[in-house]
Amino acid sequence: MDKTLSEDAYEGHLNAARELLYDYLPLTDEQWEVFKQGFKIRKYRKGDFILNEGETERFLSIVITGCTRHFILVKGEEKSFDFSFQHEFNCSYSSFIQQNPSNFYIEALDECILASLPYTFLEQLYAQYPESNKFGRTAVEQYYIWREQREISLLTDSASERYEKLMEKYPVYLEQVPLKYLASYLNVKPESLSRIRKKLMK
Amino acid sequence: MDKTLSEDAYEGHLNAARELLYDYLPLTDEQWEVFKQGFKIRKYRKGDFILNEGETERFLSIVITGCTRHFILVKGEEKSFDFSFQHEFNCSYSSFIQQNPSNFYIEALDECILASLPYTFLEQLYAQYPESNKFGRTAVEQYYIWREQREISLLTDSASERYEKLMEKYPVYLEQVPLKYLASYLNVKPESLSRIRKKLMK
DNA sequence: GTATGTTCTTAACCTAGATCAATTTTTTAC
DNA sequence: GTAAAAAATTGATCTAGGTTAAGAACATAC
Repeated sequence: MDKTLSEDAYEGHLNAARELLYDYLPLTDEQWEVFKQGFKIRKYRKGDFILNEGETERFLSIVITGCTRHFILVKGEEKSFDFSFQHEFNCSYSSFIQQNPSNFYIEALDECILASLPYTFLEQLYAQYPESNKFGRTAVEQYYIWREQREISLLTDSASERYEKLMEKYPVYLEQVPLKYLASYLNVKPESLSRIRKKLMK
Repeated sequence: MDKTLSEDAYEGHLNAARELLYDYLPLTDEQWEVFKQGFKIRKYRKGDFILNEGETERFLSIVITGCTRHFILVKGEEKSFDFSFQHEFNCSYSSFIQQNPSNFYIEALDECILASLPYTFLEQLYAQYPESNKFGRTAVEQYYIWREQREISLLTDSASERYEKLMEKYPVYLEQVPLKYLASYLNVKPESLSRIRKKLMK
């Protein structure tokens, strides 16, 4: 346990994690007591790398506070393709699933506290309680749906439409993510995003 | 059972299905005898719609023969975003997962035979044998990885690079999919794909 | 506070791929 | 087989967004 956290804050963080998990895996109090032993609380400072390219993702985490950026480095250029905000999952899924080196980086965009479930813990859980595979299944199902919608948006919307829809549905992106990363997420250059924003102000 | 299929052909199709399933869910002969009762064999002719927009996907299918095209209709334009070939899964996943109306169409590009597992069958299977959630989990995990790679390619490669990589890694696309659908899959117009192909021939 | 380095914006120009239109090739229907 | 329809190609032109370069607005460090 991280000694920089008070006992109370620590419990609070775990309770937040339990709440997020609830949709995937409702647990009785007794079950939770066992389950929460699995969590590792991890703290990062702004700009820290939570995961590097080439590293294997060992944790399926829940963002307790802060937010993270997921990006890939291709031909010398960073492409941000995902962010995780408070009370969302954070994970380099394909690396985690396959337990092979990640193609992606994950960076803390702010001071970040993560509640992390180690792969080995989940592995044991699946083996010991087969019904807990349902947790893994529904979690990745939800993430799958997210990716599919994003792909459709990249295929069918103009940059300007993507920006407008994001503003409307998830304004938290605007509040927490620097524009240069947001531009990358929308698959345009910062200069273009700037022009899009200017046009929309009129 | 489809009476247009001989008893032998029918068994052959199911064995092919078993083989594909094996990676996700290895079954003993006895287990398989139970499991295969769940399959429904469905036949389609070229151009038939296997699933319409607005319909809920009731089946997780395996393509025994033929191939299918998955597309979305946006602003009057078809966008092909996936194909299923022989011995691959075929499903409108997000509709299947959520059991809500599909945003997509699935069309038979050829004469098609599918071995289909009804949602209700899988539901019962998960309930009765909790460990079978592992099947659902790993299947959607594999599909997730596929979608992620495609997204990265859409973000980082030029149309020409996408075409070249597809040619190299999955030439079956070239052999089985009309160029106009392939163009859409690569996110360019047929005219542009034509020019890309011409350039590469030199 | 001021200095230094980022981030964001603006403007001028450029390019990959879209659009429009016409022609050739292939497929389908009879 | 032949006619009609659909798919693929080619050329001319257009445009959303990229590139380059400069300045303005914020941050961060001291």
